[in-house]
Amino acid sequence: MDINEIAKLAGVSRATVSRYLNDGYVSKEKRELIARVINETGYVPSQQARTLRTGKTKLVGVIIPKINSHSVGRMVAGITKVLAQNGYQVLLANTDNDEKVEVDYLNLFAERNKVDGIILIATVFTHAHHRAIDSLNIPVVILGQRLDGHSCVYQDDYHAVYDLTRSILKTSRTPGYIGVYEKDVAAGRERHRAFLDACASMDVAVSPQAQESATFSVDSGYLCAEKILDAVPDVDALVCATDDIAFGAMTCLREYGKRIPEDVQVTGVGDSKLSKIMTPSLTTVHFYYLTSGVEAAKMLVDAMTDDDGVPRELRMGYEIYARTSSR
Amino acid sequence: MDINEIAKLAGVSRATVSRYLNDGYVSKEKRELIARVINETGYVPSQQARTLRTGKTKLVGVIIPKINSHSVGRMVAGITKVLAQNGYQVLLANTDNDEKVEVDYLNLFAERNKVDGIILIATVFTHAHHRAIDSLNIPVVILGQRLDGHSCVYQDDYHAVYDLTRSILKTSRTPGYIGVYEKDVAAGRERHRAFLDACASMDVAVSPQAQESATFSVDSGYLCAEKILDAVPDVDALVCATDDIAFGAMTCLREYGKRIPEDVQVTGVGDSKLSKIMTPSLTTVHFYYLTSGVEAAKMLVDAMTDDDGVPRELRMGYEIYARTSSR
DNA sequence: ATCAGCTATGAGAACGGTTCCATATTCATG
DNA sequence: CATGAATATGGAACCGTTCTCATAGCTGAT
Repeated sequence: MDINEIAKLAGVSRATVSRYLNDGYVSKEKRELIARVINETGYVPSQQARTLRTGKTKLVGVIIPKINSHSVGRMVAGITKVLAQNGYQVLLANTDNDEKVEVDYLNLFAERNKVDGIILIATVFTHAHHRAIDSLNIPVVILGQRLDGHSCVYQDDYHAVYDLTRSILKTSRTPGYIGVYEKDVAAGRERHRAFLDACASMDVAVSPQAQESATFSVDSGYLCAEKILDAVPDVDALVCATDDIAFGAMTCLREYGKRIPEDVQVTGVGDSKLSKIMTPSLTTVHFYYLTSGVEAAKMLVDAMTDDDGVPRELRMGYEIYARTSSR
Repeated sequence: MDINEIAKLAGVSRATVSRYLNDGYVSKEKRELIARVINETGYVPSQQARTLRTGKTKLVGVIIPKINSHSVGRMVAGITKVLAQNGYQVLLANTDNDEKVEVDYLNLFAERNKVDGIILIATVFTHAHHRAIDSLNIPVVILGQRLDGHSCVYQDDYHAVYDLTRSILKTSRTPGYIGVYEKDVAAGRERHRAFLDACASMDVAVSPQAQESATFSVDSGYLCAEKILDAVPDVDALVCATDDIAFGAMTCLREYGKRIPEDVQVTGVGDSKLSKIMTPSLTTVHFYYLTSGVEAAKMLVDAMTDDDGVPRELRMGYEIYARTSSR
């Protein structure tokens, strides 16, 4: 059941059927004729033949660091929704936080035009990343990080943590900070910078011993909290770069006999499902992950349909959820 | 840079280059000649042209109910790993728990052979599902549910909950159960049946009022626990079909002044990240989700390479993690 | 009446591979 | 020495579209 068959049944040439399916320039009579035949036969054009001819695959590559993550899950949900609406399918590439694999996929997708566009949910940028992204000949949207010269959608990490820290400082004067490595600009550097700026803005000095760097895990949050408690026993607040780190810190504080929030306030970032359920529930930042996925996908669809080559930047809003781990 | 170019540079016909890329039947000299040219030029055959001719897309459709889920995330991680190793890419279809969308994708994937195979992470089977699956002309592997006549990989929900319940009954005599709808055979019917069988095996009677049906959410776990507490105030254990339900139940129990596990033991299923962190930590069942994804993918790859049409069934093992929400 | 410009259509060449078929060469075998 | 397999190779058809180009009919202006 191919286009020739349809053409024969409708008594027209296959060029006309093709035009019917695409542009137009088909007289009303023929149009109706073809429509009826297609309807009767249930004909669906072969995407593969189309792809070979046009070079368009109707596929979008989505590169993610870790599928099993609250934020990534939400983003991908938003992405798939929008792309499906626009007739695109999602080719998923899970890199398991391996930077090398990330670059590999970037190249794999670009090579031979396997996909029409790429959404990269980013954490860090190495030289290899820059090279790979720059040499791409298809549109790409970076999600979760800002990257000069490229379209991107990202969270307002700085202002979120800035606001959060300032609200904490209303009742705390000896805050500590547990962050993640600064290679991750959004979650690492920006959040840390925001914390320090907020402290400075309220004339609160923070000793280096009250600042630790964790990985993204609960356990490392525990260990970092322990270090800070040992070095700065009178710490009365812990601003954490992620919810998971905050959970680890809370467990540690409890074991040190500290009451939350009476003795030590704790905050996270991300509004994970867990944060609402914990006791005490965690004061945290809610980011619009799903919406950011939606916006990134829209941005990519626009770029794929008519690429003016102009990069756009979209910074998402946020909300601070004050719960019972702060006062 | 196409196959003609390579053929010209190597001084052979493009048929020979094609053979070099696929079967063989190329003399050693030509083989080396072609190899060198390909190496120098960095030529990569067009998958699209290949697809048009052979009908093989090297794509696998993975249909998932909800990307933002611990178990699904782990399964997909396992799937992508194996498929990538075998040269396949994953086309992700997120259905957001919409049965209709699930069937739509099943048909979409099958129609026009967009993919070489399908992995369906299943929750329920409607008539439409059966019809769609049966009319598939490509291999399919069901993950998470058993389906007669089709290859599938699934968790041993029955024995897991059976064992778990019996261990609870060592110290409880008035257990309650909070499940999910029985349309979901694995998580709904099997787990419930296991609970009842385990109770019967230890001569424990369970009143209907001590059994409630929740959705998969924390909140509904709370509500169901409340109902049971009202109807059966002396309930001394709550076996829950999922971890999330158990979290909701725990919150409710606390608000009713019940101590966990002294007054009421609580168990979940799934070993979510949360379950380890909660206080008290949750006694639950650990399923090998990642491995089940790996196995499903292997099964599918086998079926795609040489389909003998014989369906296989793989039931995964499990482990019970006894934590502090039980005694 | 002629010609430019528009609409509508079909023929046929791509797109970039795979694969069937024919043919040529080599080599062992009766 | 003739025959038949096995090994290597090239020619050409084919997969199912899109798209350029040529052409034909029609309208309205000069």
